[in-house]
Amino acid sequence: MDGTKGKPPRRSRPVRVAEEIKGWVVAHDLRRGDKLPSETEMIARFGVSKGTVREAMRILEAQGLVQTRTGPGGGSFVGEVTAERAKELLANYFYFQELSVSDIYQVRRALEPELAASLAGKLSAAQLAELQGIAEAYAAPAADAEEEMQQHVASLAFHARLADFSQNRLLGFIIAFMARILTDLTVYRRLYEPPNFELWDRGRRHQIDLVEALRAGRAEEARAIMRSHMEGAEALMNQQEARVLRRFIG
Amino acid sequence: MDGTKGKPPRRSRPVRVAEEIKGWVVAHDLRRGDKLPSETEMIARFGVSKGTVREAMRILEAQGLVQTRTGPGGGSFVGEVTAERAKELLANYFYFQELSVSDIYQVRRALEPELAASLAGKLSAAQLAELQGIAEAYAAPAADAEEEMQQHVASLAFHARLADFSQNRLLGFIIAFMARILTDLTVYRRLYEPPNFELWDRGRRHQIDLVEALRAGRAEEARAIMRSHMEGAEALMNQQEARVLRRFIG
DNA sequence: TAAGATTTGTTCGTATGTATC
DNA sequence: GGATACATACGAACAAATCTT
Repeated sequence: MDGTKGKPPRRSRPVRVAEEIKGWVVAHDLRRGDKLPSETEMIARFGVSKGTVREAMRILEAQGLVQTRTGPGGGSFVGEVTAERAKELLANYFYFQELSVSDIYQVRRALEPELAASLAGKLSAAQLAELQGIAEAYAAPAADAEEEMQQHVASLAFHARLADFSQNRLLGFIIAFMARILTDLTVYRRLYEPPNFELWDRGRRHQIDLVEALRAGRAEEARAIMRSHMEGAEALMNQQEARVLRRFIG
Repeated sequence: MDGTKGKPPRRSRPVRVAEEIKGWVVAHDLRRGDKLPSETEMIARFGVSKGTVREAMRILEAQGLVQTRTGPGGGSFVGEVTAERAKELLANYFYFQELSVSDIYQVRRALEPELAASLAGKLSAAQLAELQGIAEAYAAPAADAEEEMQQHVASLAFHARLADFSQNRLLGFIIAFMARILTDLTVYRRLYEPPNFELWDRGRRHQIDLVEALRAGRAEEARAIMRSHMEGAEALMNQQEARVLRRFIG
């Protein structure tokens, strides 16, 4: 009946059902919120048991492709994959890849200045105010390690928020994703407590200057500030990483 | 018993079990191939039914985190997320995002020259030969539309392969992912049949010159060639997209 | 507020398939 | 080939969530 008798690794029934449903969604160009057949219908349509259908739905749910509700009018619906979900799934991949700080900064150095330049003169007053608020939130020296960590995370949140404002979804996603990885690294490996206060303070002022350049619509100045900011941030993280390594060794 | 009585959207039991297993893998620093408890053990450990455990495993399987085998010595194993799987999951996200050709090229213009420069003098003879083979495969003019499409796909495969060779997994992944999206666009929207042969031929020669520069270890020349190549490729795709739009309108 | 209808959520028992020894 | 150990799949029953009246 089915032509899948070759050597391929014999996908299980739930996987095949999930693939058929996904193909059905694409073929019919279904959009967010559109309803899928009910469990009972799928049982009949695919000739499988209830458990198999449910496993198939879980597979699609895990990818963010469908959402499910109980009760009358309930069922499964096409659910647009959120950026948050996509970042989680991608983080799973890089969990095994052992990225170095300089790997991430090679990409940041190339992309963040481009983002800054492309946003000059394009942000609303509210967006500029929000960015300024984040940058100024950590103006005062940190009182303890906990506060230092929060400041470090906030400075990354600045970049993530800037990325959210991009019209270019791909560029915005990549930059926000890197900010997320760096946040994880910061918290997990305790890469805060700036070992070089002068460098850290310069980075903070970069962000405030950047908001000004964006407000004034000076694209090339924004690009230059961000380029300089990236160099400083990389140097800072490298010093911190080196310190962590020294702590491990001796 | 469980403290999850707040307003959060009540994650279902399989989802919670999947999260617990994932946390357990991270906490124990399990690596590819390590074995997870059997179905029966999990039923006992989490106090849920077999169906629930199976749904949880499907969730993890869909993310590429575990693989499952039947038979004695079988069970569930930690399975490194492959780059291919990660690209598929990410493509699901951008399926709903309506990226434009210029969105993609804004990122390519920033990253591909960087990749080229960083690979100069770093590739083996075999790798260089493979790239040269891809580039020369479409030297002859295409005989029909089918062959034109294959040439266009091959020219994108050149970039994907170059990305695979990068030591920087993040940079390599992003570039290979963009090549994949562009391939989908090319095939799905029929963006082949170069409307400007001169431009297309120049792109082909760029790739051959690039291989030479990489072999000789001339990083800045490689960067410059790639930068020029990106400009030409973007112009070409914009002409093609415009042609597709005209076809739709009139 | 309460009852009923509808749909997913979960469990259990049983049977089958598959790979290893 | 047979025994063993494991996942895979089915079906029936009941539980829980949510909408309607």
